[in-house]
Amino acid sequence: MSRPPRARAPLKEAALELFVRHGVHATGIREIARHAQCSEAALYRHWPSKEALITSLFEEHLAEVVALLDEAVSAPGDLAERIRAATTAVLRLYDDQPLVFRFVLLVRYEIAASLPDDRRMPQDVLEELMRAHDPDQAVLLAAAAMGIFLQVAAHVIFGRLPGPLERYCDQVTELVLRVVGLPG
Amino acid sequence: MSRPPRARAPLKEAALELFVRHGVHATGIREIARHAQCSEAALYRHWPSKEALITSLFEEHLAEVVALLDEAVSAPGDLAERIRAATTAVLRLYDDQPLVFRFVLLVRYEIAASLPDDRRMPQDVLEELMRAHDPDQAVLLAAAAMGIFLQVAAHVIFGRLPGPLERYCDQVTELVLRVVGLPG
Amino acid sequence: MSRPPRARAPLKEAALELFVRHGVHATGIREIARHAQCSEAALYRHWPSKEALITSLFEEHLAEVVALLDEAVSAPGDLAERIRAATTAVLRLYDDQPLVFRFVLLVRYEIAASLPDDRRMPQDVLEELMRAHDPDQAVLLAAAAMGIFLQVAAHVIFGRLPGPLERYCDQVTELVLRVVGLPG
Amino acid sequence: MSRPPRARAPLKEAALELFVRHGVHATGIREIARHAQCSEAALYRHWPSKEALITSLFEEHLAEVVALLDEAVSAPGDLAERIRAATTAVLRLYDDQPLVFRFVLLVRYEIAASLPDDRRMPQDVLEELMRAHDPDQAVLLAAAAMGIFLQVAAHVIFGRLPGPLERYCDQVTELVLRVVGLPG
DNA sequence: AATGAATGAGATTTCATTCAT
DNA sequence: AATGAATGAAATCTCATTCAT
Repeated sequence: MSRPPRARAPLKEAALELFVRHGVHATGIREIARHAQCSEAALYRHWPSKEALITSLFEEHLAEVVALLDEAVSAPGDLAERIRAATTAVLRLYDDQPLVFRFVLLVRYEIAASLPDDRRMPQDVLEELMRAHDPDQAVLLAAAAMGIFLQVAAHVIFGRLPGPLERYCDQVTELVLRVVGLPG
Repeated sequence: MSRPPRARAPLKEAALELFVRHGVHATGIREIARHAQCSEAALYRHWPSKEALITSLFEEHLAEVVALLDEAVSAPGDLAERIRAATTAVLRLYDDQPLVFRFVLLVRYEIAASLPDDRRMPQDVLEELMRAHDPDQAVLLAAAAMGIFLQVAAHVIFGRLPGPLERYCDQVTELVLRVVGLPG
Repeated sequence: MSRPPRARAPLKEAALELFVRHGVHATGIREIARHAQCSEAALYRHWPSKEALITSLFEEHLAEVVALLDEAVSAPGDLAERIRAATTAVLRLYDDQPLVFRFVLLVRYEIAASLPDDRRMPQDVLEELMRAHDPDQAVLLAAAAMGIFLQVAAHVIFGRLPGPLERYCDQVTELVLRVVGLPG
Repeated sequence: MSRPPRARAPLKEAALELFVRHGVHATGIREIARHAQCSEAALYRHWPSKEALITSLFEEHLAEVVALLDEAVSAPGDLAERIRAATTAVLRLYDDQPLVFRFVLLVRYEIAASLPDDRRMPQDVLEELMRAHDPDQAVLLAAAAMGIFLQVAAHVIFGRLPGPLERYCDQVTELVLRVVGLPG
């Protein structure tokens, strides 16, 4: 029998942190391996290339976000309550797992081209939510809601707004409700 | 009167296009020079480093956006009219110079850290606009407005929504007005 | 009585095929193991190193050729008949085991340096055969005969001449006989 | 203006020598650059890859050999004299430029696959020479002649026969003439 | 006995940048 | 002024091999 993998998890953690801290391209294999306390070659046993590591990290964490949103919007209640649940879920994600949130935020545009078209994205969840309310503008409303989430989060990340994000739950929820046309 | 340098403009155009197409880090000096039909060394006559080129491109176009917004929000009229003007200006900018817009979208997070803190940003214009209306929430409202702009633009760029962007002028304006609490 | 190792033969076959197809250096342990459907470490149970595997493959087949030639040249008959027998044996061997031949052709120069000086080579058999006939030129005649074999075989392998090799038995025998000065 | 290339010729010389001495695959870019007294990166200004360097060296030197043979076989005289001229040319090449000869000899099989099919090879020159004499067997006779050349040269290279190669001119010529059926 | 994990050394190649003409 | 040549450093990745289970 062979020994269990020992380097895989540390490599993922190190990569996530360094990618977020210094950027995907500014982070080298060497640095990741050093932080994970293993050899550079170990990485290539688990992922065929650096890009594959980035993509797999992204997909994994994106799936987390999608699952989180799916759960939130499928909670009982009317549209307003679901929007509140989605807002809360997203904002909490940043507070709980800031690395995951920032990673997804940072690399999404770079990754975009290499993702399959049918990949389920956070946008899709919001669009489905909005579609029941206003089918004609669902895409636009979902985009607006997502834009509000992300930009507020970006403000907190870059220090324009004080954290934690969760403190803006009520306010952001209210903004999204207004966008949708359901002011409190 | 020295004649203007010949290589500068082609280098900027080539850089912008390649940065947007392949990413900032994936684009090398060599490739930029080849597209601009000049030597690699020529680039160093005009900018001291690749990073300086990136930053200067970014700052230049940022200044353009800021100027555009400044002009829009200083137009006569009430808040709603100013918001409409700002929306129109931003969306038109993308349609007129999609490369510029995409470039700013792509590199803003990477660049952010290296910009001086007192740099006037598009956010600042929007915040000033909002401050007159609702001082307590100005930052948040400006963030929401900006988020809506950017996300809708991103949707068009990545094909989730059909272009051109300007066609969403009325809808986006309406969404921002709702966010601000001034529904049509 | 220990049962024979299971992985040895598949490893040899896989190595031979891949060495011939992609070259000795371009073929990695990993690829060999994958083709042989066993682990990389298994190879090291049977040979102490990759180089040992190459050498053993080479020596094994060299021994086969030598034995074949030895048998052929010790058959009853005069020189012409022995030359015919040797020719037939060599050409048939290559028809039967084209991979082996190509392998020998590819690596012989690289291997040459690492073989012991007293290693009995096909050349030696031919030289002994020739020595009885023309002691002064034995080495040269043997070289010429071997050169004819190898080059004709190479032509077949690389498609300059249609196969199978055996069809050239009479012609090649005649050529070698002429070289030796015993034209039919 | 730019400076003239300084590293190109030394790189070619170093590569040729090291490829012949240690083998193509056992010779690294680093070693080549060190022998040429320039940086490793300099190589990539002149050839896009190591393989391209190998191929270009091969093609260049192969063209030399072909030109040499072409000149030899186009000399005035009957077939026997042309064969003598070709033999002399080939054997002298080894004595004059042993590196070129050995390089072509060593890498030809590794290179074979990547060469265009219509590439003119030494074989072709000999075949044309033989075709006038015996059209039916031209390919076979040319192969035999080439095999004799190469194997005798290989014997000298590996010390089975004492050098220089030119001393075997008469003997080798005689052998080839016998093969062709024109014994002295 | 046999495996997948892990590794250190080294491979080739690319980078932004400087040099020499 | 402008170029192609050259470079040191670093990048990603592969290698044959050994380890631990």
